[in-house]
Amino acid sequence: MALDARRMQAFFALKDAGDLLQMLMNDQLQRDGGLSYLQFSLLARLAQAPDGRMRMTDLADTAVHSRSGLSYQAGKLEAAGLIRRERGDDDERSVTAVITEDGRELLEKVLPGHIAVVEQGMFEALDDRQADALADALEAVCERLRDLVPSATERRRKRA
Amino acid sequence: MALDARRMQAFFALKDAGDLLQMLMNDQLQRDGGLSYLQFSLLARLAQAPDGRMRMTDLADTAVHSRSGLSYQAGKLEAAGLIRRERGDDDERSVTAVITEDGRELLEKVLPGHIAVVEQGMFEALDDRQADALADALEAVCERLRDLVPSATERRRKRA
DNA sequence: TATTGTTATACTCTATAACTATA
DNA sequence: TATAGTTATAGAGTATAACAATA
Repeated sequence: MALDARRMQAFFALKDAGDLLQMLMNDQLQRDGGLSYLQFSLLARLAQAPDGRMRMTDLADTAVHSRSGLSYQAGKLEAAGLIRRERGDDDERSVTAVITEDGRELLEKVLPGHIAVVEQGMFEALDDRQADALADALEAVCERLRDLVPSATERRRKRA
Repeated sequence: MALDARRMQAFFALKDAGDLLQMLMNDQLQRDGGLSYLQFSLLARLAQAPDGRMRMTDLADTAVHSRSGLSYQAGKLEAAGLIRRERGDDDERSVTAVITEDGRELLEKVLPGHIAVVEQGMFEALDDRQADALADALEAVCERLRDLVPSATERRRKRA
């Protein structure tokens, strides 16, 4: 097979794997906690941040495509009592999203099933050496892509 | 780092890489040919099938989540003259989607830019050995996931 | 009675731009 | 004047279920 064709196939495998995993996750997360995958990933990002807090803009830049999309999702998470929003101390314009105790509890509740899906769907097909290689390569790719893809903030600036 | 944490990170890298690549693709495909990524992938799947033809059900099972979703997209592609739909010969219920000459031309037109995005976003970050390992691992994962995730047809049967 | 494909309906999500408030 | 965040609007896409036609 030509090199290009093999690489294109790897790309399609990456896309398909991500999409198929998301379908499994959506089912599992909905069943175990009434969460969409996007909502789960927002909660997970907050939970691992220092003190469970992040500025809305920073959260939008790492997680979601537009700020309005984040406001929409944050509204749903806040209505469900899983996060709350606080005005920033230093900069009165900014808003900080904070995961609540309920949010952490729900995350704990859905996490085992989530990990099981990742294990079964992604890693049972690989031996340890392959799994390591996959993790290394994906992280390198991801880092490169983050430099390449303009953040929500940069996109907004460009429009203006 | 615990094994679980490292694996979860690999999973998030997979999801993020796929999402970031899709953002780049959507821009490029829209610019070069007015196509969404989903429409492009449907055309690409048809183009590589024998005679450029595939039954709607088979196409739905490999590409898209629900049959109605495929009908919707096929309607747009047909209106743009990129595919046409024919009644099946053997089974009068079935419909076969066929890529048109215009469809193949458009695919040729957007493909160089598409390959360039994959090269720059995905493979420039990797050496040849890493790229091979990534391709192998992703294909193993993908194959496993295809067994695990119920197809559109199976989902429909389950509901009934 | 089961299956193929389409469609009607309702819903979720997204993005753009307009807006408010602060820097 | 620029930035942070929200919101109003409008559009794209999705899924479910109901449907018609064929097996």
